[in-house]
Amino acid sequence: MSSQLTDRQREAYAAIRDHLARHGVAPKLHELGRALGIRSRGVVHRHVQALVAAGLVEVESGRHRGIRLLDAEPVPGATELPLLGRIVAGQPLEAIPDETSIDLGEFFMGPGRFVLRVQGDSMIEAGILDGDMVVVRQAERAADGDIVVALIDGDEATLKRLRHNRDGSVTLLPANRALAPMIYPAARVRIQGVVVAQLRSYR
Amino acid sequence: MSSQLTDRQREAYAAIRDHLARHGVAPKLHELGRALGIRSRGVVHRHVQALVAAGLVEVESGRHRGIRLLDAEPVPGATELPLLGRIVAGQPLEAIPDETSIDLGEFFMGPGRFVLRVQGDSMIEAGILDGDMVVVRQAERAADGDIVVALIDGDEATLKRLRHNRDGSVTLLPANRALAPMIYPAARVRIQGVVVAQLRSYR
DNA sequence: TTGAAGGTTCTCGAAACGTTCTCTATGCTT
DNA sequence: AAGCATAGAGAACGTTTCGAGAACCTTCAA
Repeated sequence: MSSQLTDRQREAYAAIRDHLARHGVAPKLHELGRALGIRSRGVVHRHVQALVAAGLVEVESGRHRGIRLLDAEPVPGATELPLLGRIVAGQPLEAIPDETSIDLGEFFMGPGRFVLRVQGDSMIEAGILDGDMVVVRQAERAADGDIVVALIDGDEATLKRLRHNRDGSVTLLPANRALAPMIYPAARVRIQGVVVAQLRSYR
Repeated sequence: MSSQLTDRQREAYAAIRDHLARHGVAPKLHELGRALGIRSRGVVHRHVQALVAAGLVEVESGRHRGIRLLDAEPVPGATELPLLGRIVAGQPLEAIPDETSIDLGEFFMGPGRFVLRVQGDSMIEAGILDGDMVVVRQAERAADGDIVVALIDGDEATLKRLRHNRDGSVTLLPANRALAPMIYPAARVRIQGVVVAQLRSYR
């Protein structure tokens, strides 16, 4: 029953959720059109009707701001979520002009990547907390400032920020004032991968 | 009926799966061409037709993004990354058996969810930094301790930790020692959603 | 109640897309 | 060399998708 949406229809759906989250009420067709760069209410109406047909949305016909969201289960394989904008303390939501959705696949997926659950507080000041997950791209080399998974003497793996020193040694910097940086000759440190993303669930 | 695929056709098939995994929708011929380094849509079309003949793929003729996979599993594992439960001392990471995997879809997707980009440091002590993204589930109520998107007086959206007070008012707590908690009568605060996840990209 | 604003239903046209075709190039086999 | 298979470029054509705008009807608020 869920027919496939076109690109524009998906953008319209995201814009509706955008408006609802931002203002607490459904948008008028004209407002929706402005968010999408459409001048004609008729065109917007057509897109909304497509969402109704897809079962994503309900419309109280004729009513002003009559669009209501229906709980739709996510399509398996879909990795896009609507991106609403910036949220700033004490200020209204700021729209991001370009993007209307974020693609989680683009964000996280890639060859040679894996996920690691972080134990401990050694990177807490970098916003990586105990229990968080990090996405690691396998690599043997990394640039200064990268957060890496490093193997020390072949038997101790840690998550630290990397810095190369002039004398060939490397420094592994924890992001925690309670812990001291560690300096090793390059031969003792083997880089396993570079952290490319971090994620946390509050459930 | 399964004729042998050429290298290029195999690449096209892989690119279709890749696009599906990354974006959740099939590619347009032009997008597929760009992924393969082909400028001509006609050539891409010919490759797709070869996949149809091989029984790997189905095309809804004429429709935009009309390519569909004819696989048992719809994009199996496309949103999954291997999860290495912990950093194991004494073993190189690639030697660790792939026990589990994390599915980004299950992790993040769900009805009524959207993403906000966070600006500012008001939640920094909760591990939510400037530039991070948060996944928000739309809701009108939230429990004490939840991080919520709250609309104050109908036009200021902020990200704060929520606490209900005995007198019916609510406190919005920043996670930053430099900022003071804010107390509002319940009528002035409207909860837009609850933060269910957080994510960050290191590029 | 009444005017303005919002929703609905059209037609028209343009742009984007899929499809089909020809022409060309390259490499392999015979 | 000739024949064949594979592949890319690009043009031409029909369809889908999308936008503009007009006309009409309904809802809402002063």
